[in-house]
Amino acid sequence: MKFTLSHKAKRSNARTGVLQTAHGEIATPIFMPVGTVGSVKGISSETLKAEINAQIILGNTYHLYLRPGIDILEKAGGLHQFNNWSAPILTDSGGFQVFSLASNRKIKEEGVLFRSHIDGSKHLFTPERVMQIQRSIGADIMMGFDECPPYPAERRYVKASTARTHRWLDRCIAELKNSPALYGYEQTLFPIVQGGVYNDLRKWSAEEIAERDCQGNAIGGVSVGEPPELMYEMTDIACNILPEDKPRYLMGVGYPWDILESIALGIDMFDCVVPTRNGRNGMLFTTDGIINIKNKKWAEDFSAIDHQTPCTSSQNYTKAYLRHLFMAKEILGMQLASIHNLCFYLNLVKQARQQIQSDTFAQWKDQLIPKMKKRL
RNA sequence: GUGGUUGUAGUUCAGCUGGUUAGAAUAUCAGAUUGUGGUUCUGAGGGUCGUGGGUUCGAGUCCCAUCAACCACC
Repeated sequence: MKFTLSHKAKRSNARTGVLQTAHGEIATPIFMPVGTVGSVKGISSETLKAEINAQIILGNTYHLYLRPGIDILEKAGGLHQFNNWSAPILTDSGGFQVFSLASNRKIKEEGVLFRSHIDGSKHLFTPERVMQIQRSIGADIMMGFDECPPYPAERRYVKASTARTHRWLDRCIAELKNSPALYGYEQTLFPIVQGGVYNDLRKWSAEEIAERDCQGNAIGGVSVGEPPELMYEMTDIACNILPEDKPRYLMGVGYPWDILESIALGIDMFDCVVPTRNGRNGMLFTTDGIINIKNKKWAEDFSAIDHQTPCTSSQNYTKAYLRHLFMAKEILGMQLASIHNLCFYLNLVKQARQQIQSDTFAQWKDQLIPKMKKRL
């Protein structure tokens, strides 16, 4: 994997770059659609590529391990073959599930004992096992196995948890060296900065992570319920320490304005369930603001979903029709809303790249954000 | 025409031998959602109990009439 910075903004830490992987190049900053179980819910790989112009998607180690299972993924020849996605894939390690499935797991030094949310069976996830699973999945970018502490959490707990995440990282790195790539192409490990919302712990974690000198770095443990200002503050601390010549990935973020603000802090990669999950529930992001398509006011609005988002779903279907689909609970409604939101996100980061290149990013961002936050 | 059954929220229905402010589901309206267990979660509005009389301290509930729908028989 190779990362090349192409332009640095003058009035912020924003930058553009190109990330080269075994499955193709990614222009950064980039947003990565989330396909937890190997599918971006409701959207085919063809649509993701041709209409949405997605360059890389996510999978989830924990979810794919439980279903369909590692043996099937290996027999398929890896996730790229299995789900017909030939561009890059990044897999989350399952660390977030330590947080989101908190009632179903027990954390130990060795690893995390999960109870399957599907059938209640017990599974021990160790750093080593998580690396092996991500090898089997065939992810281009594999995430280190971490613990994502909740918010709020006591300093003492976050400190111990973060130290354990660092120890787990060393085990991930060692395991990666010992295990060959199954499918003949390079797979890269990204470690994850933790530290909760404590400035000194964040700084310490970022320094620890930077020292490991991996090919890219991630910031985790944010967007777990903390106020946005704290999220930006933690992101800023980490960005100032993580090496400039390596891609920085802010995990689980965010709303469109979060993405622009974080780009300004020096983030290159994002993933978030918001465009798809909220889209399935009728929330649309547009250039003019936020639409709840289920609201009655759209019933007779025969204008396009969003003229300014350059995708056929946004331009060829009306708000009134989309509302009808939602009220009738038609599958197509969730699909169109998801496609539109992802197009909006991918177009947003594309515009951000252009604005950075032309040194107009900061003012563009500041005038766009209030517009995007408005509720229509 | 005769006999019977049923009329309660937009809809489908609960509501005991009469007893505080008539409930549920669903629909409607509106919020929420940040490394996805989820077509999810939260909240709000919505009723002259078919209509009109009567009995009673008190009627969705009992009585009479009437209207409507359905069923059976002429």
